[in-house]
Amino acid sequence: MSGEDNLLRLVKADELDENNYHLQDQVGFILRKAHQRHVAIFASHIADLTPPQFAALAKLYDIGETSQNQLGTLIAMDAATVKGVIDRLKARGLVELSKHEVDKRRLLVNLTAEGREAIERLIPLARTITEETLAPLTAKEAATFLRLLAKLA
Amino acid sequence: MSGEDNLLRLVKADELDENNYHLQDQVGFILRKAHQRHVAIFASHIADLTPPQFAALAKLYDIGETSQNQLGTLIAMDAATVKGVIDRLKARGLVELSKHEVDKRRLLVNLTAEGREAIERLIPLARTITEETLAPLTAKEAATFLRLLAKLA
DNA sequence: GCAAATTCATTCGTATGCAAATGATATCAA
DNA sequence: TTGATATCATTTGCATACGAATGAATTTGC
Repeated sequence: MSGEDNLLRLVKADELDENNYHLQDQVGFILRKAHQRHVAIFASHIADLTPPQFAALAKLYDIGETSQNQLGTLIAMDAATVKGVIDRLKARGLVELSKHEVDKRRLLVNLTAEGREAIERLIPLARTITEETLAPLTAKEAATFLRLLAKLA
Repeated sequence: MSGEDNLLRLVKADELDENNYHLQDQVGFILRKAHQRHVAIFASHIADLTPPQFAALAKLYDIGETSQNQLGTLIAMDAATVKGVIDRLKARGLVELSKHEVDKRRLLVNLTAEGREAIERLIPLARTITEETLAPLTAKEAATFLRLLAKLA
């Protein structure tokens, strides 16, 4: 093959998007942007709590008192991250901490009355946030998307 | 309605998942987990660069020299975030900075020779990362997922 | 029953990510 | 032309996010 033929082949491949790497088509990049958009929508509806903080409260509301570590597992945060989240919720009086009577390694976390009121007040907003996040999709598309996203996560 | 009837109604609603809020079904929570998984896959293949750093290099490789602000727009980072990313790439000699001759507000960013070598070496790995991230899906599912994800992002 | 391995929590360091404030420069409009 | 606006970059503060190291407590394996 001549050099010119080779160049022609490359140009054609470029036109067909076979050779070039396009960041904006990569699943990781789009995933990051979709997540950013969701966080922005969340913040526009719930200004005084972050998504991780909300996740912690919602999970505690769902399952009741649990250890900090177990809570982290349930809301997909490592130990260092969950500690920071719980510290801030504690400082705001939304959760309270106590020592496990039997296993002295464990730090138990539970909602305070104020935390319970907060999460009950916020859950309807969270449903709105989910709706708004999925708004670009039809109901059928949203169902498909959630099914496939769950397989990836 | 009696108290017992009321309780029964609530139990049934719970079974039907109509009344309870399940964090693990919310798009925001699953999106966060999917993103975490992707970042972990990325790190397992490319240990010496983060996804945002890679994005900056890949975009510079694609479009050539541009301003820090413009680069941020293209890779979906705000000004404060892109500054940190570029600072670290500069410290490692992968990009170089210069002042725009005409518009003195602008800071131009470009790949160094080393940066160009790095991104050329890494792009094949990035394709592997994309493949591995999408591995739980069939080819058809992956195509559908990417289409819907792009609509959300 | 005891040493090894595991688990739980904490701390440190590094890297996004964004809001808000600030300063420098450029553009627009009266 | 100049005053109001807008844009570009920086800085600060706060909040995830995670690897690695550490210490305390528990469980396992022999």
